[in-house]
Order: sequence, then structure tokens, then C-alpha cells
Amino acid sequence: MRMSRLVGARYKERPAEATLDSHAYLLRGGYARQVANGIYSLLPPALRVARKIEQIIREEMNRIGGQEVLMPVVLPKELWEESGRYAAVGSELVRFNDRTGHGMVLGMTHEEAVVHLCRNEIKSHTQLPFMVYQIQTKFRDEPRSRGGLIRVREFTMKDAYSFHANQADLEVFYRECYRAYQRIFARAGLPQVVAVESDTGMMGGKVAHEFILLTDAGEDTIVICEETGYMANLEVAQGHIQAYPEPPKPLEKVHTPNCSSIEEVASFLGILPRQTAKVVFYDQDSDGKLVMAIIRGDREVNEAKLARIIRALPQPASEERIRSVGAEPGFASPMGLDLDKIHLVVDHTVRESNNLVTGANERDYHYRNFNLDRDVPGVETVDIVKVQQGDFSADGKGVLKLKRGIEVGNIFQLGDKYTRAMGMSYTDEQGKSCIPIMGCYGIGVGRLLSSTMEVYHDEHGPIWPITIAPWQVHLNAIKMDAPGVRETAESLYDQLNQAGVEVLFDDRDARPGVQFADADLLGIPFRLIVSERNVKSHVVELKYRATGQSENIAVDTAVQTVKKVIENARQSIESVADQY
RNA sequence: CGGGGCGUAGCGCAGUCCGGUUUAGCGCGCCUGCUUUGGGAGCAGGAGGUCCGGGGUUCGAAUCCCCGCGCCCCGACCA
Repeated sequence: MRMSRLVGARYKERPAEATLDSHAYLLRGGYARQVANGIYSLLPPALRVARKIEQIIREEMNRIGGQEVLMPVVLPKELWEESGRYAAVGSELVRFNDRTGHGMVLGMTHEEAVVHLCRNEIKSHTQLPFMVYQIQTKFRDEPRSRGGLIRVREFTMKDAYSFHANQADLEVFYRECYRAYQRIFARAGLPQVVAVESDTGMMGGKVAHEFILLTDAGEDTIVICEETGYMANLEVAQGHIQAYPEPPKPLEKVHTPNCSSIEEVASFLGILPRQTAKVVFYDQDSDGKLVMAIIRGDREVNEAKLARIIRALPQPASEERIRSVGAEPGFASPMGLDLDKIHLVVDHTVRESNNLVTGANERDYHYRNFNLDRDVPGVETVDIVKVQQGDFSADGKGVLKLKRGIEVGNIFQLGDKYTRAMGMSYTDEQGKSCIPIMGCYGIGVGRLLSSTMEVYHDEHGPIWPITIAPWQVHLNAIKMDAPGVRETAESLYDQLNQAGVEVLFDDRDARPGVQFADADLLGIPFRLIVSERNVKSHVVELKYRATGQSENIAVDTAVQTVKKVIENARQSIESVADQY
């Protein structure tokens, strides 16, 4: 490719809307242009990176037996009604009518489509297991996109779906896919991507992992224990919360005027927040009951954990709703309430504490010395606590740290949610009709591209790993009209192309500074610089984007040298992947 | 959906409070010419604007008022 012909301007100045470095370079380097909120066009450099990422994904999916298919972006609403998600999913699912008034949706994920595809093709246990995948455009009408390609409404995703006769078989394949993912990220130059335990959300199923690239630019919070190797998304992370047991004391009602928050009560009574029990109301559980969540006063409720227990999205309850069960907002506790009317969810930290201060369900009054097992006997406690930096790991052997990360992939064990709802079945060895179980496995291509930029850049631009770089070599001709420069550069360009090296040739008559700055923005790992002084001494300069180091190599053997350097770089990345 | 910020040339911005010397300006970029050529050159000339849109106030609106729209950030949400 000749740079004089390359579509896409590069800017010297950082675009105002970019807060992330990767977003700024995406625009400055001529990689992508925004069309609307969360909707982008890709220019050649970005598309080339995306294609390389896709190819790595393809190779690794094929290696574990995946078969590539292509399903439609536009799907009839009936499919989503079959699974129940037409009603369950909110406005992220784009719904519209075709010209005949028939309801359609834009596919945001393809469980329905893949079951539709496979239920007519798979009839026998002999055909199981199998996995199909596609690399395709998804549209999710996100309430809030951000950070360039990190979080967008339209994006390219690899989504894979596996079908199995039983859970054990799914688990075997799940491990294989897990390994394939580790290989994919390593081959893309990001071996630091880690798998963490994650929430299954509304996907259903029990086991799920997210593949996370740790970076402050990320929007997920990851809990890590270096001592034990534990890693989990904050949404599901468990910890061991330090308890402070003491002998129970008699219950005592105290006047606490205008103390409706934990901070006010604690400071009024001269105690610590952890010596209180905090009550948080949510409207409502899956049966429509008011939810009363109780946690130690110094702690926050983890609403993702709570959502799984109440099987509904926790929404704050109104004061009227709280009063309707006899509780007093700001002074609430389960004491004296009809527990059949509410869904009581008590965290373990409350059972493990003694003599807590809690509400008296009467304005301006609290109880001292609340002890769960004595005062509200028979309550089962659960884990709804949001872990914090510094908590012990669940096994007590280490300390938890919180870090930010970007979710670049995920894998789920789905179970039979979709196959059962959509009537997919096969005949087993005994001639009995059975429902297959599924796994699903996603990777966001554009997000991976952006994330790579986010972790591999300097103050001049991105630094691409050789395996996904838009081109392998950036060829600069300094002062084209000087004796021998054009001839040498053109000759190298031809030789490199003939040798199968992907080369971007800066054939513009631009000043060196301009050429080098543009080259930095394109982030190609190896640079060849042809100039008058180099030509005179029959050398060409080979410069490394990552380190800035350079060496002069002989023009005559430059192509072989470059091929070797590329191959070495590729090998060193692949060898990391081969450890998985 | 809640909170905050912003919208003036391809990009970065000034002008907006306090309406009229602004014919809407500056830097970068772009075009032409000459010079220059190892880290974003110099000189000269030039092109490029629905000042986000629609109403209104006024002799006069980028500027004031009303109603929209869009973008960014934080939060909620994220199948």
C-alpha cells in the first residue's frame, strides 16, 4: 500500500471528545470515524487489524472443531418470543416492523438464531457434540456507549455456540474453549488477558468466565487475590469479611432523633458503622414481594448478587411501599414485621455480628444490641456483600485487591434454557428424545482492537503486536528526489511485496518529521528508512517502533533481514500462546 | 433514565457574560508557486462557514429568550 493513496487523514491534535488514549489514537491515526453515538466506520488500518484478529479467532475456533456459519442480523420476533427474551429484554433489543408490518429484531446475540438453525439439522446423539460460530455484526442499543470502540452499539463479534448431550461433555468442551481463548489473546499479543469468574446475568446457566484485560481504562471491577490466584468480577466476588463477635447483650430501644442514615446513627451513638445493621429496600422480587436486604452497616449491598437471589433487577423501593409492610424508612429493621409479606435477604455479616444497632420501625428510634439469631430466629443468611479492597479471600489465605479491566471475551455454560424453550431435541442411544445443552462463547473484535491500543501505546501513538499490526513494515523514503532514494525505495517496496511482506510505503514527498509522526500513529512494528545518506553507504535503517532503537542493514539483504525480524517477532508471540 | 459539560471551517479553539469595528477570527490541515528536507519547515498567494436546528425578541442575533436535536463525561443499565 502506498501512503499517498491511503484513505484517512491523520491529525496532529487530540480530538476533544476523546478521553481514552485509544480513542484519541483511533481518530488521530485515521483508524475510525464516528457516524453516530456508538456507531463507527472503520478505515483501512483498523479494518486490517480487525481482519487479523478475526483470522486468529477463526484459526483457534477451527482448531477445537468449530464450524463457521453466518446467521442473519435481522431476525423475526417470533424466534425471540419462543425463548421468552422478546419480553424479557429491554430497549437494547431493537424492534421494528418490515413493510408488511411483521415484527423484526436486530440480533444482539444469537442463541435463538443458532437453535433455530440447528434444531432441524441435529437429530441424533451421534451428531453431538458440535460447535458453530460466526463473526458478524451485532447491534445493541446501549443506553450509553463510551471510549471509542470500547463500548459501542454496533460492533463485530465472534459468537460461538456448542451443543452437548450432557453437562459433563459441556464441561470438557468449555475447558477446551477456555484454552482456545487463552491462545487467541496470547496470539493477538495480549497474554496478560486473564479469565475471571463472572456473573451469568440474564443469559442463564451457572458457570461463566470473562476474559479481562486489566487496565485503568476498563469499566469492570475485578477482584484479585495474588496469594491464592483467585480472580473474579466484583459482581460475583466472594470474600471473607472480618467479623467482630462479642457476647450478646439485652435488646434496648434508644431515642435517635433525625438519625436516619448509618453515619448519623453511628456518630450520634458514638459507635462504628460496623456496629450497625443497614437495611436496604428493593421493589421487588420475581413474585412481586418487597425485598428487605440487610447487611452490616459498614458494607454495601452487591446488587448483582442480590439480583440472583430475588431473580429480578433490584430497583429502589418507594417510601410508601416500605411503609405498606409496616417498616419505617430510615429506621427500619425486620423486628416486629410480618415476614411473610416481605422477601427478607440477610447477609452473613449480620449473623456474624453481635449487638448491632438497627431500626425500631418507629420514627427517631433504634434498637441497640440486635442479634439476628436471637431476635429474628430462623433466618437463613446469604452472601450479598460487595467485597472491598483489603478484605480477606474467602479461604482466608490472602488479601483481595480491586482493579479495573476491559471484558474482551466471555464464555458461558448455558444449560438447556434455549434448547428447551425452543424445542430442540435429539434421540439418544436408547431411542429416547433428549434436550441438548449449550455453551456460548463471545469475543468482541473491535473492543479487542481498542483494548490493544489502550495497553500498547506511547505518547506518539499505538504500538501494534506483529501478529495484528495493520502492516508488518513501514517503508519511509526521505527526500524522494535525492539521488538514488526513489529508486532504492521503489525497489525495496517491490521486493518486499514479492516476498509476501505487508508493507506500507510512505512515498509522499513529505518532510521527515511528518513521515515519522504519521508512522508513529500507524504503529507498525518495523520501519525501514531510505534516505540519501543511507543510499550512499548502501544501507537502510531498520527501526523498531516499540523501543525506538535502530540499526543500519545492507540494502541488498534488507528484505531477508526484515523477513527474519518479522518471523522472530511472530515466533516469540506464538511461543507464548503455545504454552496453553 | 438521573447528574454535569459542550456544539463556531476537516481538526484544535477564541468571540457568547455585556447584541452593533468581525465583511465571523486564530492555529493546524488543505490548494498553487518558490525555497527547504533525518522528528509535525519558511515565504507569498488562495479555497473552505446553514456560527447544531426551529421559532421568538430587536432597527440589528454566533451573542438574549423559548422549544428541539446531537456529542462527551460520571452514574444507573450492560443478555
